[in-house]
Amino acid sequence: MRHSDLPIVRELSLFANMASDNFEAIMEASYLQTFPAHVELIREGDPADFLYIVVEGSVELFAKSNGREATMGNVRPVGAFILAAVLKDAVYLMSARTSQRSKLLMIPSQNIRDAFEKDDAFARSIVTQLASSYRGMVKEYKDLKLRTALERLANRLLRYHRHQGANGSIELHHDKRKLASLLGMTPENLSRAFNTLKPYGVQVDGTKIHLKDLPALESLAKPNELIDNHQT
Amino acid sequence: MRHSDLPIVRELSLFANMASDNFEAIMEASYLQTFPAHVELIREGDPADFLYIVVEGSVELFAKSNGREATMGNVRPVGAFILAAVLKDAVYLMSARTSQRSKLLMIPSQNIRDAFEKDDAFARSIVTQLASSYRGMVKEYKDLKLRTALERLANRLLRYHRHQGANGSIELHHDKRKLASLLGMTPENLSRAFNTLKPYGVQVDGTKIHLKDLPALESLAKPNELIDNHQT
DNA sequence: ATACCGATTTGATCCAGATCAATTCATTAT
DNA sequence: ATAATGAATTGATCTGGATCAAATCGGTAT
Repeated sequence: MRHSDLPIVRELSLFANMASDNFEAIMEASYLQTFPAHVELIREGDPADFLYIVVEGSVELFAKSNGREATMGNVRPVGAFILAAVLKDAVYLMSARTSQRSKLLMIPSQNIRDAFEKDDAFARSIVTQLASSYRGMVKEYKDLKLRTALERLANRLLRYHRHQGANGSIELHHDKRKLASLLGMTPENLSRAFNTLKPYGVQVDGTKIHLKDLPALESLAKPNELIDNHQT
Repeated sequence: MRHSDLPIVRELSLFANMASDNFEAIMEASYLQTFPAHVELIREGDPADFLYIVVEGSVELFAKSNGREATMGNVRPVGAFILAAVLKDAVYLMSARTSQRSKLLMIPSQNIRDAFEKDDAFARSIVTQLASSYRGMVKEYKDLKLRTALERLANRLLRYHRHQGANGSIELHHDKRKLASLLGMTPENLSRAFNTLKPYGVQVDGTKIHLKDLPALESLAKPNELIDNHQT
């Protein structure tokens, strides 16, 4: 892969503590590719051949069962996805597709597993990453199980707001159809939920959202540190 | 702790590859305690002081938000819980209570983190354990997001059936109230769902359940390897 | 055996959110 | 600019599952 892209990957906490020669070896074996929007990258059930790192763009994780489909999450730079499947040498539990033109680093999973055996620092970094992913998934599960659709939307908006500088406006990184699926509701219902939030100072303008009355929105959302704080 | 209980803990995949002296040191610092039923062991939001191992009995994991409460899972011998919180030195995301009289091994989390730093084999075992836990949580999330309550019940029954020898009868290890919460439904609805499953050969007798027509139940449940198989 | 207490079931009703249908809006291609 | 296509919204209706209320069951303590 191109040398110019190494630093941004190297700074990923996953690789930060890896021995240099192991890191070089892994990068040597990897592919840096740019994909157009809406390309299916992996399909659930397939064996985990690569670990993916999103260097630029945005990737949607989703899953199907019976006829239904649900968005499971969203990966933005610089983030890895399907690490657990790679480590367990198992099949993917989720599918992935680009939601915009994206630059991805594909690392053959065998190389990851080799480095995991060889490099103690890497093995430990993986633990941290996995523990965070696990706790993130627990939070999503609690969100879905303990809240109504309206509460989920309100809290999601507050979360985006925090992550985007808390300056009163939010930019949605995906279309509303996908936001609805992410929140576990239909697009129609999301639209109505936005209307319900109007009296709480939520102004929607396409993919840009303004929060004019945070206290009101928060009193409705009742955010919970143990669900909404995805740092800890 | 008592020496006689060591082997069963030692055989846990988490500790199987740990260096002997590290294992001894950890066990030295740990407490083996028996708790009565319905005792709250940990509370979400509290700092993770101990890693818990269920040696005998059964522990329920649950979470609250606003006024609502949901069962998150169930830990039976020999299994560990809240490993991720311990490793990250963070607060618990879930509470835990005994659902019956239970013998638990409590390992101070600092000892776990020390061993993690010191013992490479242990660090790697933790990765495997965490990856499995993560994938288990993904499966629960898919189950909840992609299925109706009736489908969740049907598939849960089939899963228990498989785990209990697939001989046509199931023993529920918890009361129906808890099963309902685990499945994300109310007790009333669970009762009605069992009625709906009668034509599919599901006979309920208290905490014992008989499956008389597996093909019928399966055709309703449409089990999915990527949701219901919690081995892989 | 009897009284008691919680778990479970059953019945009636309600409501959040889904579905179906139609319209409007926004973006892209011509 | 105009047509075409898909996203988003709005309206009408339906339904899975929740809630509220009451009855029944089962195990425990007296």
